[in-house]
Amino acid sequence: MSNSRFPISLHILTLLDEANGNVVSSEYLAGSININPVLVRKEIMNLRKHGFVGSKEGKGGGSFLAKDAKEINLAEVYNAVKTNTILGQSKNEPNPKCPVGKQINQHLNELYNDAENALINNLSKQTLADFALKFK
Amino acid sequence: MSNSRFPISLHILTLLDEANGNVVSSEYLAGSININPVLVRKEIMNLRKHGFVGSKEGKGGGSFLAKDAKEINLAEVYNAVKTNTILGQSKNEPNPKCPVGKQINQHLNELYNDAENALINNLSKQTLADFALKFK
DNA sequence: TGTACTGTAATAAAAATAATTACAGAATGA
DNA sequence: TCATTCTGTAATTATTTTTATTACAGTACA
Repeated sequence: MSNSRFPISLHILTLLDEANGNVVSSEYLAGSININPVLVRKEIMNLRKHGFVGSKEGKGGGSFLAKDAKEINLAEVYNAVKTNTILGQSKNEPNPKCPVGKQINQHLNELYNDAENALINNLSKQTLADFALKFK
Repeated sequence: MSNSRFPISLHILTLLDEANGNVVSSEYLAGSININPVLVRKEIMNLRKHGFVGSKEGKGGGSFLAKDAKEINLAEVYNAVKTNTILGQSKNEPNPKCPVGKQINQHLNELYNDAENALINNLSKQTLADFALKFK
């Protein structure tokens, strides 16, 4: 994973938690994260799709936590943003004529799933509330 | 991690294990992985630096496993190739004027280290020999 | 001494990521 | 009602990362 979606999402969620139910604009969030507001809004669309946040259009609009921070664990956040496999692309196309190349992707995938489960298991032990507590 | 260094390295090591001590050319390795030979040679330089493989220059040259496959565990391979953090870049520069932005990288790093340890712990349970066995 | 390799640098191409611009539409409130 | 301030979203451009390509010196072999 070499994009910044996980840290960005977690940053957004933390700020929303700090806001204590008040609506926060994408402009403000972008200012704290120091990225483009459009990227924030895209990420919010994704977080919304997963039920973590809600948003309000129009003047005075913005977004807010849609669930209790205790009910959002970091594994769920991870799952909501993950795109690549954890240990690198398996989108390569090894040579099917080679006995190793032919089946390596299958074995890599097993390995990835197993490793990813260990990661997810670890992340699931911490909620957004736990994480946000560090800033208080 | 969105480059392919881990799967490439593991693929190389697996092929070298299959070769049973015989020297294998970067051309052949590249053919099985289906990537450029120069990239293979770079990766081999790295694997060599970490003591996993040896290589021989000149005609009839190539590379070979420098350790018993049972003595190479996948966590070591992971450590040898990792560049990014596991959960995405923390190279961003959040706004230091924001109380959250100011300290989030520190907390993200703790989170990353913890999560990465879980991953490494999982990978360390499997050796190259275990992995290569799947192809036999 | 030609051939087949590695090692390595330099460059170019491709792909992924992020920023920017633009604007329609929603909610607010003066 | 109408200017203002937001979101939602598409389209485009810029930047960064990753990979491929080209080139060639040096090494070992036969």
